[in-house]
Amino acid sequence: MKRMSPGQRREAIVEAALSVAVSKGLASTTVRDVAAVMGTSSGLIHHYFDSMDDVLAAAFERVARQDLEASARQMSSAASPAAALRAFFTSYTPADKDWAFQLWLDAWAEAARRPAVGAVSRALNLEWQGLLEATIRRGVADGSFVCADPAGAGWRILSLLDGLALQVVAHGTTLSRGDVVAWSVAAAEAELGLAAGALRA
Amino acid sequence: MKRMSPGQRREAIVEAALSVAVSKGLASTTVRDVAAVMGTSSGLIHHYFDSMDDVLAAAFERVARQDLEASARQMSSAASPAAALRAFFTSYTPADKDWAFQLWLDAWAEAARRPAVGAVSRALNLEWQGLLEATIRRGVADGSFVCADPAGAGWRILSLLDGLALQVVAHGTTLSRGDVVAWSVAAAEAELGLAAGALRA
DNA sequence: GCCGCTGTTGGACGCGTGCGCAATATCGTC
DNA sequence: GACGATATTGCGCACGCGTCCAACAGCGGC
Repeated sequence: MKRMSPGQRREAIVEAALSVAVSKGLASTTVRDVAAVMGTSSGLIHHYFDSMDDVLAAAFERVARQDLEASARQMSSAASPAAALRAFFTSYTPADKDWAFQLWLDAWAEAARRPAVGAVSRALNLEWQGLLEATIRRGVADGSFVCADPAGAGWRILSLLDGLALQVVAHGTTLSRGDVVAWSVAAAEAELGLAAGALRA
Repeated sequence: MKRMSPGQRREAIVEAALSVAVSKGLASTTVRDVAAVMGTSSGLIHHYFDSMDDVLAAAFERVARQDLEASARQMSSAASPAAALRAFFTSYTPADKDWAFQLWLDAWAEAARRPAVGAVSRALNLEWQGLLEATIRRGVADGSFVCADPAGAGWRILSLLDGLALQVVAHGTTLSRGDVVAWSVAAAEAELGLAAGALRA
């Protein structure tokens, strides 16, 4: 295949790995699959990455970080902490993004056995919680929220959302998509001393 | 190896598969691994199971159903709905059972790609929710709980617990084990109109 | 004590796996 | 237009995979 600059090629590998991971799952994405998508040899991948673990970690980080940053951007341009939270819920649960959440399921399961994937997954979860915590602190500071434990509240809101979304993505229709958002929003309102409906989109 | 009755052998296969799954993960448990643990040939496994998917599903169901039934038993022998919930929280989060929860992570991730595993995981999650819902309904009926939506409350309590436990098991120390239980208990108290501390063990 | 049933063997089959390395092709530079 | 650097190839290595099946062995019933 065409010769590329190291930067471009690395990017191409990550992108190809991602497309395979989305359709076959993180765990069963192979060097040969990735090479086939790029139309190159498999040896090339090892020229840029030490191991498959690193490739998978980079691929997962790419989607996950993109989503995180998209949410962070929308939240930071919101007029108030409450508006930022509304933006958070909207951007965290798009119906057409189940494949991205399935990648999270894969990453959580693999975290124990693939060090690089585990490190990325852990770091990104911490950043999501940090995003919520910072927003809550801002709301407490300007008097719009009442919350004694912003850090814990961040974890609770994020984890409830993850736990509910997990049911939708892994098991299909045990829960409705609408319930997931509505229940998480309601939990957030309760956490922050807001009136019911205050965070509804 | 010694000849066994079909029932015994099936049981032995499931048990062996489980021991492998615990140490290597559900997804990378292989026919040969299982046979090696039993000290038999690998062909034997296909004499009893149509596919590896079925073996893994049976192995996962074994632990998961055992835990479910242990909890159900303790909850049903509790003196009151509140005591039943206390029993639930105690039995759901034993510190020495991370390996069982890791199996849940594996199952959720594999659910999309291994039909038999997916079916078991879905069914068992529904049963856990059902257990909580039934307990809540009992509490509402005898006046000890106030809850307008027992089914939803069951899902929310279960999912918060799963989402928080996930962080502990997949990522090590992002959260403390104590927080997971304490926060879930507090959420349940709020759901059911109880005073803070009413469900604490 | 023999026989038939069936639990069990052990390996063949066709693939797929991550990884590594010598050889080659293609680039930017002079 | 030649040269050196390096991106890329193509394949080998040593395994591991699920599945299948003809042959064997040990048990219960006669």
